[in-house]
Amino acid sequence: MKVESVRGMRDILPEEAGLWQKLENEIRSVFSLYGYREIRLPLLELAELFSRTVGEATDIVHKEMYVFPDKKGQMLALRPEATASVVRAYIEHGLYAKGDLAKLYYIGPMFRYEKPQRGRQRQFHQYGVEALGSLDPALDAEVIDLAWHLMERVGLSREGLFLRLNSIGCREDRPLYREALRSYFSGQKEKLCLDCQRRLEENPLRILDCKEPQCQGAITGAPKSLDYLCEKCREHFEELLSILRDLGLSYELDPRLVRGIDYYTRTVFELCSRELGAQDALLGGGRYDDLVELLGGPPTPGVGFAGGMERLVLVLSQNRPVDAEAPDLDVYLVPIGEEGRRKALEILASLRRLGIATDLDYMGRSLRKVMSVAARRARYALLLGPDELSQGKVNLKDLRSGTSSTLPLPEFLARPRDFLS
RNA sequence: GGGAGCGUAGCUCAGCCUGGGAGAGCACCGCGCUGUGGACGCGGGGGUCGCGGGUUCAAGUCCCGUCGCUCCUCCCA
Repeated sequence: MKVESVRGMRDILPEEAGLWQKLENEIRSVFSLYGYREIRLPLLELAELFSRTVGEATDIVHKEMYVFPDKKGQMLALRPEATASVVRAYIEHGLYAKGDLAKLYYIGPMFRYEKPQRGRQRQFHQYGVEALGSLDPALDAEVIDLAWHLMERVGLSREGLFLRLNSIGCREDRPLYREALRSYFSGQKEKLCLDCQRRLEENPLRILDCKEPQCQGAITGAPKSLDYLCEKCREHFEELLSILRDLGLSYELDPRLVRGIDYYTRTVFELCSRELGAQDALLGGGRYDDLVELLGGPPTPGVGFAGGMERLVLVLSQNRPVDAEAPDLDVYLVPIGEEGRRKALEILASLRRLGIATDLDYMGRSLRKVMSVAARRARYALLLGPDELSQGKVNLKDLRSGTSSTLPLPEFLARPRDFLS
């Protein structure tokens, strides 16, 4: 057996995990700030859940989804995204019956079988929100405001970000627009790449975000979805834009933004970084007003977004180099001699019970070595030598300033915080 | 899915072109200093040279294959 991880799977080691924990905490706290509550979902679902919602013809389902039979032959999938699961849970547990807007968030691993590269693994991590139950454009605006706020909160500047925005209309508009695209692109079929010639039949919307140079000419003059919106959808979008302006959130209308998932309706958006290359989207989302009904629930509109943790970590560590690791311990015990060590084990257990992060050397290192480890790991060293111990005292050394003081052990153990800053 | 580059010590990498000693820096351990860290000096441990095959008297070095990572493209988070 080869001792190595599976392709596309990655270990996040303690040094990096610190940043992940910080980010996850920020994300959770901003989500709560907006009234979203966590939902924890299974990583495994029926494969059909995704093929029906995300779309059979999408890249995600068609070539990137991990699908396999379980022992009974049932087709299961490792989730490639979480919105479908959220909606499944929403219907399964009758959350709509509460008659209120359901504001939910999640954070966790997703799986897509892709060619791995930096910032894109086969197991990756997404955080996201979903608000189910309202068609109010103010809710679209809230979700977008949340996205901006979150990015700023984790340390990205407004100037380094931009919002791509579009509306692709409702299920009444879509066939009209689709036909418009189909007839437009049919006229110049020979100019399109092979993929796009196929897309022309399957889903002409997808031609719009094709990056092939040869397709660009044709795409530039393509009909825009905004010109095919019904009255209601147009009003919805106008209202959203107006609220965004009131909130001072800038946007760039991008008629080519269609996104890679079939369930979207009306509003679609991506919040992107100016500092990333081709993979510049930090998070993306939009409305999915037909999704609940599609899965057998009552007609219920929804809006949300999902962002990638890996990409966020990438941008953040790109900006500022990983700051020198601060000592994670309050106290490092430095016993001297056998007697000191016995005593150290007792003190260790006591301090930990008092909530003081404490550790000691288990490697049999020399005193100087233990001191150097102490300096790296902790703010204070507590030296336990026979001389002091015989008088019931210990020596506390501040490893930052280098000053030390001798103090009675019972007094220190009674209120250790009085001696630690 | 298509194209390119790179895999040598825990880490960063040199060595490969022009085949013959497996190396440097950092990290780690010990000693100078057996009761006190960050400096310095001296010494030490650690490598299936990604893996498999081929060429050769001889392969880290040349050839083929394979796996992995990285970059571009694609896709998207």
